[in-house]
Amino acid sequence: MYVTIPDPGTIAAPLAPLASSTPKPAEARLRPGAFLYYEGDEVDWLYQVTSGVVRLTRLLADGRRQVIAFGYPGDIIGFPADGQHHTDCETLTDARLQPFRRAHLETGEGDPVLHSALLQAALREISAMQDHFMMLGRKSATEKLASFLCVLTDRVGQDLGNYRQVKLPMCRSDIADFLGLTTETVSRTFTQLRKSKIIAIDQSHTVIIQKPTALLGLSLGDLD
Amino acid sequence: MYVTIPDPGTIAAPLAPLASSTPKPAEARLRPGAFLYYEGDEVDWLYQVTSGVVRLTRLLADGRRQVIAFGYPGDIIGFPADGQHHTDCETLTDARLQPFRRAHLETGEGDPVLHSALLQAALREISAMQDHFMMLGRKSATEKLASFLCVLTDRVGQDLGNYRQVKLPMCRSDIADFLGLTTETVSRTFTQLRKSKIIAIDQSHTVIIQKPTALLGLSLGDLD
DNA sequence: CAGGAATTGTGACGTACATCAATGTGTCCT
DNA sequence: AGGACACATTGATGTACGTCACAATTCCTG
Repeated sequence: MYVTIPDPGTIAAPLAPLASSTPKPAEARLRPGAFLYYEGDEVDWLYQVTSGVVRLTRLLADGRRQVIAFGYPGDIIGFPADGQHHTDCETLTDARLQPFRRAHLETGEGDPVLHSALLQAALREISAMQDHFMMLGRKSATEKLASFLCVLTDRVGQDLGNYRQVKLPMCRSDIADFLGLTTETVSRTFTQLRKSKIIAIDQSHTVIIQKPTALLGLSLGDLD
Repeated sequence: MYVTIPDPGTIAAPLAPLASSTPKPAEARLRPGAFLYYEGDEVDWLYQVTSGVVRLTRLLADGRRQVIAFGYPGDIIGFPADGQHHTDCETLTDARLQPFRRAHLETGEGDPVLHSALLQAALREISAMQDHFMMLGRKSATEKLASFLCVLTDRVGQDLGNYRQVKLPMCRSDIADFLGLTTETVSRTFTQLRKSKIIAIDQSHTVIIQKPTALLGLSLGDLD
């Protein structure tokens, strides 16, 4: 999950498990805070998140951290480069993950449908990351957070009569490290959105979108 | 070409043309300033840059621009997502490009070696983009520019006795839009590096690295 | 339900980078 | 060669966001 301008074609894509004629290995079930893999690990499996949320991070020597992506149901995670993982992957909630052998991506291994689905997921990932570049490089704190909330709501939000609601399983510093901000700035930007009645917040981790149009406007750069 | 911490395995990879048993379409030759494709165009071909440099950009509605990557010899550009290009591609110099049919990536089309080479290029692209996230989100102007110069020098620099030298075919605003800065900041950071004798600049577009170790240190965050 | 730790929010203040405005420098063109 | 045009540099000033310090919630555990 990257923060991109909402695009019905990809963002709201149905979360059907990848088509495959191959018998699947058993789904993995993980508790919150479990690590699925670490940066530098050999890649043996890719995973499709089937439920829950995971977090992909990369660290700098001095401790600075970048959250690369959040993995939501439907997302494929664990693409190898030179055979290795290049991020850490930790679960934020209870999660279930469907593993796929790396060979299905790299050699096809007798299942062209699965091979093609994994390849397409990799290509969509490249495009989504390009959107995220624009965000990290060129957007203000308000635009970043508004974009984040819009995309998340489109993907996993629930309708609430006039309003929409979205649960945030990640903490403020995860959001900050994803958007290239500090927790303080994320917090302040949340209260700013709250004070202008665009959102309401329930117990820090539930956001009610009271003015979806205004929020979308902010995400696109309509003067704050 | 993304700005990453130099990694001998990938950065300095040999620029041999992709192995293929398939007869190749003729190489394309382009003059500086030519557009290879635009965002939204249907993808029919991928390209390997064989000489010259190209620039991939994405635009925001209000004109803000992000340079996604520079394409140097050896790089594969034009990966599709949902069949479309998601950046503009313009040449910065005279350039030659080897086209490969999109089907070679997506279906294999009878050339598994080429298919696999294109797939591996896509996977390395994902990893390189993750590095670039760290840079856009978490590095200072000095760290960004130092990283940029280090990576460029490692890939396409030439030895000059004790020093190393690198030619920059892109203008300051291209560098700025790649690093998420303004041209003024890029310019100021260049002169700061120049005044501390870490680099020297010849006619704006040639950089001589006088203290490679110091530059590498700055790129990694050793206090400026 | 109480107490304490972790997370989140707020305030005061500093600064890195943006912005706005000239000025310099190289390049092209007749 | 000379003028002009784009690009790069420099300077003065502004501001969005970071930093540091602490207060308020939330959440966790017994």
